[in-house]
Amino acid sequence: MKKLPRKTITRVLLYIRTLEALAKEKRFLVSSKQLSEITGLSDVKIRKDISNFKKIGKPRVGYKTLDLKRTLENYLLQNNVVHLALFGVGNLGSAILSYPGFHQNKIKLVAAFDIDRRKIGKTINGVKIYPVERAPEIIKKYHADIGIIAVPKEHCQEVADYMVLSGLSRILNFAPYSVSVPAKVQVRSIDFTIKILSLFCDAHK
Amino acid sequence: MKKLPRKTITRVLLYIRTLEALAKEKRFLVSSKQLSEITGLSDVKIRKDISNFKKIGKPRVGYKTLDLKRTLENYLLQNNVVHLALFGVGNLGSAILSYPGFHQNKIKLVAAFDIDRRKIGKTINGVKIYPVERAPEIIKKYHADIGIIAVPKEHCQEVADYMVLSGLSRILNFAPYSVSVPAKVQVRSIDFTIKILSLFCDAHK
DNA sequence: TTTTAATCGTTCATAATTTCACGATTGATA
DNA sequence: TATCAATCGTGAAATTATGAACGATTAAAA
Repeated sequence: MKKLPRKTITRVLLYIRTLEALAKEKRFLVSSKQLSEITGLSDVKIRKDISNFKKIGKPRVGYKTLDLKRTLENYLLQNNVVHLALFGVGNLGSAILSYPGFHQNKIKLVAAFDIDRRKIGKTINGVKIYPVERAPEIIKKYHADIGIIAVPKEHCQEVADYMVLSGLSRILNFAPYSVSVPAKVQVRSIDFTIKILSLFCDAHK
Repeated sequence: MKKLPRKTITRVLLYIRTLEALAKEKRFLVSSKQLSEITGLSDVKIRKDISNFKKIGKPRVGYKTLDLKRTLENYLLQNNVVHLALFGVGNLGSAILSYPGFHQNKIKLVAAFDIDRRKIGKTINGVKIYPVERAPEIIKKYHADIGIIAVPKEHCQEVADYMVLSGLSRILNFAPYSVSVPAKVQVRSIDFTIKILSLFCDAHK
């Protein structure tokens, strides 16, 4: 199967989440039309996304919730659990450590790092806080896949550099600042300010 | 001038932020090439985005940082300050209340709402926490533009409904769940889980 | 003054994404 | 059994976004 575009991957992950919720409500059959109403995406787009995998739907009936979920997950995640390492245990970092969405499955926070001596050694939600100097060692030990930047923007570039040095090749940056990294490293950003202003401007014009 | 696509708006907001940072470092001239290196976007795309506004660059020189910033801001933001209302003062909500990125300019948190009696009446970072029942009144009083959902996913739909009822027509949803709203209301989501898994899958394949 | 090199703005071509249109399949109904 | 309505899967068309190419302009250097 060919590599899927990132946008498709994002949508498929949304389908997985939606199917999970449907299964919990004991809705074991679902049509592209219904998924469309829940997610706000068009039904054709949903069918086309799903058709990347295999013919699994039945005309007149729809998809079996659990079969579809399993098929999508098998392709995208293959039972992997993503290991996260968090850099920065301030307000935002602490919220991420306590984020209930991670504690169900698929994502596991394996370690947190900070420079504040008062925080080091503590455990939040089962995750231990280490001094940032130990990042290379700890990241190898726990096989962290993705590093999260949750430090003040003044420090985000140096933290990013250190993450790369520690062996991380995927970074999610919460700081409102662009970081430069070697080409082999992937960075994505979650920037609250830009998200909010974009919603404002887009609706405004 | 024609309405800009959302993707363009998002990029332009990134330029504005970048130009701000450059000005702080006293770099008062910048070329599309340099902006490209900082942001990771291609220089052609940057020039094309900028050309939506007016001819403001000089060949061989680049753009005047402050002029360009002013031009982009004038078009997109027009000196508006975006007023936010936060729903849910848990871990994530508290982090948002303390988020330093907002306290500079352009975005102002005007009120927070919660159902927990122990939180109501408190002030975090200058923002008062009200009982959620008072949302319609407070939102009108402070002219909130955008509502933020930071409640557990089990409650996000009811909160969204109540936001719409209170007069909000733009919602930023941090809960990992799709919410349905009337067509005139715009919802965007920031979903940590999907962001992380998408980064994982995309790099993985 | 002329030449040179950097950089802008724009056109055109390419690629990616979304939407449309429709045939095929299925379960329910007459 | 034959018909009907719902829904899937998909090829083609339309739209949107990206990238390449290049002339035009400018400041600096020769």
